[in-house]
Amino acid sequence: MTRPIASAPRRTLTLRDVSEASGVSEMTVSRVLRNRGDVSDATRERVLEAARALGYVPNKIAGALASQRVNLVAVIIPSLSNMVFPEVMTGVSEVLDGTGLQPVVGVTNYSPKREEEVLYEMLSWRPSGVILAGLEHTSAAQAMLKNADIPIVEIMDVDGMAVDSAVGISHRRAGRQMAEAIIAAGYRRIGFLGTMMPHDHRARKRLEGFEEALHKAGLSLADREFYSGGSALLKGREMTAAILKRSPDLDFLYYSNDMIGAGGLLYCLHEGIDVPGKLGLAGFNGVELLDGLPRRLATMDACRLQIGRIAAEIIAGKRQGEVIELSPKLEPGDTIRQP
Amino acid sequence: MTRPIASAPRRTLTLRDVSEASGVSEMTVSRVLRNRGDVSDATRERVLEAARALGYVPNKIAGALASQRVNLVAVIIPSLSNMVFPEVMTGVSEVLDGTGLQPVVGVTNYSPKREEEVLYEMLSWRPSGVILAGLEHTSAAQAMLKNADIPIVEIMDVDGMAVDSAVGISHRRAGRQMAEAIIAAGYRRIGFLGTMMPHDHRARKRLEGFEEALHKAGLSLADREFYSGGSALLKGREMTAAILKRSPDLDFLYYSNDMIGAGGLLYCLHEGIDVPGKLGLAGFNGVELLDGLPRRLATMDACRLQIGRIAAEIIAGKRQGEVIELSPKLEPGDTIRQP
DNA sequence: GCTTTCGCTGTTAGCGGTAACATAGCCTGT
DNA sequence: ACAGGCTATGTTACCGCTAACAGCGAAAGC
Repeated sequence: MTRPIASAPRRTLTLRDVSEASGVSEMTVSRVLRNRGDVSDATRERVLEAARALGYVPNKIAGALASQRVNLVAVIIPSLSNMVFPEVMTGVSEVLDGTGLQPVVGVTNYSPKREEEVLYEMLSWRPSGVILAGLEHTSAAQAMLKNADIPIVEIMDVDGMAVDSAVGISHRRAGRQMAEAIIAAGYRRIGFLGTMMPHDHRARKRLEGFEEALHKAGLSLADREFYSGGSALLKGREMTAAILKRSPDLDFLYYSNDMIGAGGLLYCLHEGIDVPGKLGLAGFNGVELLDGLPRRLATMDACRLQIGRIAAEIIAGKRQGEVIELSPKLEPGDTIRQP
Repeated sequence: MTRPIASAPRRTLTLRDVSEASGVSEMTVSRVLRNRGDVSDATRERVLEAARALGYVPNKIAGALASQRVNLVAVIIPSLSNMVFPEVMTGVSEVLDGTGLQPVVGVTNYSPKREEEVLYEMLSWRPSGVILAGLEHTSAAQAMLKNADIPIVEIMDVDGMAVDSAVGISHRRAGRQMAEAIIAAGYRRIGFLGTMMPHDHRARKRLEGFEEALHKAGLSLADREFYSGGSALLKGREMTAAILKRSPDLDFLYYSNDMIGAGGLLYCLHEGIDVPGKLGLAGFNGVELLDGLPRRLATMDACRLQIGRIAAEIIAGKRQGEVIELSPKLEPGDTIRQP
């Protein structure tokens, strides 16, 4: 089958076509199609029938321009491929579904410049609201957000200044809490394994909080290992091998995310290392994948679903905005020994 | 910080504001901002400066209406959370990035009705093209696609009739090939584990192709097990336990996707089952995650990245359309014994 | 010197809808 | 019987931008 057969060299259909086909004014057609205002049942039927027969699809561009209303919500996130943002999206969609609002996703690949571009592009469509990850943006992006005059929700993080509303957890606190739990369990020679991405501020803040708590207890990180790119599971495995080779006396490994943590866990089990007796492990995010592992990795749920839901509720006007801090739950699993 | 401080109860900025601020006509401003037509360097500078100072963001709604051109490409996919579509998106974005075109993602959750709604919504924004997964759609959706008069690319699958262009693999053939490889390796008591989703046509076609090849060899599926929802990795583990308990004499397990296959693999390794000697395993998709497993699961790469790239090239007009069938590569890994 | 060309800028008329108001019947109460 | 109020529909004037064309001064051609 080929494209424009052009059996009829038709222009694209407009309200006028439907109005002519059904013998009423364009305005009446418009009313019928939007379910707005009183229209008699007879007319409504006639119009709907004509629209269906013609295969008319309204032009929202014209509609939005005339009504100054756009049912789009811009959602700007760093990545789709790490299992964390898809779950946020699920929460957003769940809430938006009933409201007539539609999420539109933009991806930045953790690049502030790219974020700025995506934001500009999206704002130029005059969405009804913006949901975007993180509190760190280029100053141009900040300015655009402030000027936009629509609800803005910055998600995932609350450690910093919000432009408007924010929903998330404190990653610094999450890092601290994890460190405290590890120390309480008696571990002392602690290594960190994480990403090298300069713009993953949340991972950075977790590490900062983690080290802060270590210092408070008179400890410090015994070793650290970074990676970028590639299969996170594999990297977790490789990094774990590397750090244990370099520092065989480590008794705990804190991973900046569950995926590399899972890789590390698989490695340790394969090597027959005594987990959590001789070596403890913990990750971050609470991804579903962990349920399927041979042993439950300790982690901290980042409340992703709930963050998505709340952000959407704010945009939809179902809830007051401002900064909302959620409390991540520590899930000790089976890779931290019980104190 | 709160929302509409309304220090100036400003309307949103328009071309007119920029034109007044820079002392030229709106048309000239428009030309400068779009880099279209001749404008003197002096004027260009002045206009850009004014636009920057005001924080002007063009209104694409008005622009699109006037120019009858929209730089959006609708991408409609069943799910974000299964590692397969994010990779397609990567391919799409890669190619579109240079072209001024922008992907807009819609998610259907494998519901044809939802797909129809999402399509309707997206077409009402008059995108420059549509990329959508699969060849099966409601008849209303089919009609809309045919009427849209823009390039349509159906991706992932080529077993069926395309509305316009299609890029993908033959899942039937993929299923057949896998069956042939399994039979060639000497396995005879073969079980299947898969999803129960009624609308995952590609999984269905793989199974059909698989069974067809079995029958041709005088064999048939010895047992089968289905699941829906939940952590795929965990389900893979549970289903494997269940099917092996019910049919302990199986010598091969074919999984409809890599995630449950990985769960099955982990289960078998943990149980000390001789893989691939006593029991062979294979999945489908070629997801990156497999790289991190203790043993390489046999799989078949679904060419996701390439599918995304080619689809985008067709939309961008960089490549002729029509049906393009890619050949998935069998990756035997370490879970099929070598014949 | 006078037309021709060219580079730059302005004017006009929509794009396809919708808000707001206008209007034409018809019913209702008194 | 007639004001007043409904209901169902039509009319008008944009929304903010761009295509197409018009205009104008300066450089170029003869």
